[in-house]
Amino acid sequence: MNKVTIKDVAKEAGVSISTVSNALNGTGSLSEETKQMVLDVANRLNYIPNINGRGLKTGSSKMIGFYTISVNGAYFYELVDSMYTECEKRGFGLNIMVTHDLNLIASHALSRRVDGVIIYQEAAEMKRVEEILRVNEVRTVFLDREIEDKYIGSVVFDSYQGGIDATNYLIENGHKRIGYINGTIGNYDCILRTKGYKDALAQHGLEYNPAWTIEGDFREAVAYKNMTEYLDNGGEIPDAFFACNDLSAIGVMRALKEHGYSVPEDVSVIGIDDIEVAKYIEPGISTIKNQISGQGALAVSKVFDMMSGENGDIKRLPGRLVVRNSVKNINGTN
Amino acid sequence: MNKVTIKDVAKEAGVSISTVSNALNGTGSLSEETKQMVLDVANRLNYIPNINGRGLKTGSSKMIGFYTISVNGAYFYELVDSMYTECEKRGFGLNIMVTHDLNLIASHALSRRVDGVIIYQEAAEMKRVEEILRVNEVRTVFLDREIEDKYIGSVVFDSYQGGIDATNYLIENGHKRIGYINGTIGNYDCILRTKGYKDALAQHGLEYNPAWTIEGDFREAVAYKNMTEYLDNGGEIPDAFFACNDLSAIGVMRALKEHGYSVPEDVSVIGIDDIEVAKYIEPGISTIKNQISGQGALAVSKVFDMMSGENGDIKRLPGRLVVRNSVKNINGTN
DNA sequence: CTGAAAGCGCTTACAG
DNA sequence: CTGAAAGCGCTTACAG
Repeated sequence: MNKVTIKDVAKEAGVSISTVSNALNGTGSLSEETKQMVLDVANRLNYIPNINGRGLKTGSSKMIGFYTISVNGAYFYELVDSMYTECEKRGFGLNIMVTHDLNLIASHALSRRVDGVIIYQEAAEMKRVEEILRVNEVRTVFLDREIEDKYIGSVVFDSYQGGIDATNYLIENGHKRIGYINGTIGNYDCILRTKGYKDALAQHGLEYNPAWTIEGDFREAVAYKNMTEYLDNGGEIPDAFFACNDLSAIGVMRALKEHGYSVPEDVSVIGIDDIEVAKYIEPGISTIKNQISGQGALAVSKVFDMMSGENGDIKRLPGRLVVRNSVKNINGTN
Repeated sequence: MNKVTIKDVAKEAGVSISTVSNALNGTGSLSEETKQMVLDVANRLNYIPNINGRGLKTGSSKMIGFYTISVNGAYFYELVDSMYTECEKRGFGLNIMVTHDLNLIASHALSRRVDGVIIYQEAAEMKRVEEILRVNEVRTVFLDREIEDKYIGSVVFDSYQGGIDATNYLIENGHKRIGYINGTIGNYDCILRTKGYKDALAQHGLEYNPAWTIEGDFREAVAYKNMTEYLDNGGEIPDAFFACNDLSAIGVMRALKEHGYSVPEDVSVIGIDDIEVAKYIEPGISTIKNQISGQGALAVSKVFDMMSGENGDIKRLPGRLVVRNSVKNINGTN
């Protein structure tokens, strides 16, 4: 390492390292002259401060950390973009760590490499880290689970309500026999959407028929494959399908089309998310918009609020119905 | 800060801090007994090492840093995903910093918060940082410009060849009057694609007609707006358009359709990128695929190669023609 | 207005 | 096998 340190700058400038430090940080009371001279030398030597040395003393980094691993493609950019915008407003940077190493989260936060933490990890072993963050009063927002503590909060999409809304929209349009494309079993959002679907049916006195549920895992290819098998095996076609997410909706629509069914003429389909392709595909997919950028922005601002002393809480963001052409109104048709 | 430090662990365990450090890192020669005892205490106290303290001494973090600001939506995830996979193979993590603060790059690298650096910043003031990275032998790969030095390299999409290939594909399909949708003026990729377009025309003795160039900036809405104006003003429709990127292709196709032109029956369109919607939209867009994930993976592996002593170089990744339905073969038609 | 000194939390020869 | 001590690069009272 031929790195130039504060010591080198001090020697070259003929002053003490305290003076260099003060000049660099605009602290202390230096003559304008000395300060400018030191700054010039630092610049000439291409001096770059070692942030580890600094961090050891100051304990703040003006950085928010986002720790993630399993982020669905299209979401990722929107999340990051909205978070960054929100951080920048406050003069903070955004540090995204893509890693499975949960210890890193605690380690970064406790070493004050980040002043606040946002987490999107579907890891079960999160408990220990959570406890450490809690004890150390690290301001933390979870995006993938609901927790509430003094300085820990959650900002999540209201998947239960999303399931209700999607199903209700089909019902309003006259559909009675409503099937379902499942997501990954055990997944938090999936569980809630499924519950919303069933509850909406029950509230309207409609039949929940397990035979009309097709398994999936949020991926287009899997939804396509399973729907193809379903049709090949002579599966019954209900009035409509509610797909756990848009990608699955796209998959089943492709399978239906290949088997000669027209959407929405023969069967309606609704999704959740409103991914970009939902509006480009033919027919455009009606869906419940998952407002990712709102989630990102809110998560960041909640972290800042907690840094100012506010308590943690759970925020459930409502989806918004986006009507396109994949659902047919069949009221009065039969 | 009620943080527990190595000192607390030492006191609680009744040993010296050296012993704790050695136990934690598996260094030195401790009795299995002491080691286990210390580990237990550390665990019980929820001890998390301060990585600033460590970093100050060791000078390695097993992290690759990706510094970016202007990343186009769909790309971002693919880039990050491929980079992460490549890092993980080597037991490294990926640290993404979204920031305008170029000094942070140098500062992270010189403080060894990251062992290697990948940069995607379209900033002009990059020069000074570049110089610092060079002098300090920081292994660096640029994704948005071509540089070659001992430990600095580039991995870029071959935009010039992309422009040639797209134009040639139109020519092979019998098109002679070929228009162009421009990207952001001054943009590196845009300049090269434009040059490829013109050179391909020249090589085939075809006319380059500036009247057939429509301005743009890579965004769909802008391409749509400009093409709409072009058509409203009675602009001439050539045989085909080569759009600087897929989003622009989508924009012009929408404008053309609204004005009663059918793609590819009345006019052909080709893009560059192969974004996800290119295959979902109607008609599917023929395009030159920009292999983002290859770029991410190659960038990371080049950083590692340079860490093993290899020199920097410039890699230009070729695109790949993806044929869909937006280009009509009109050979022998006239 | 400037500098000597202590200390942030860790690691690493080295002595015992 | 274990511990005392120096030092990584910085900041921050405090003395002068």
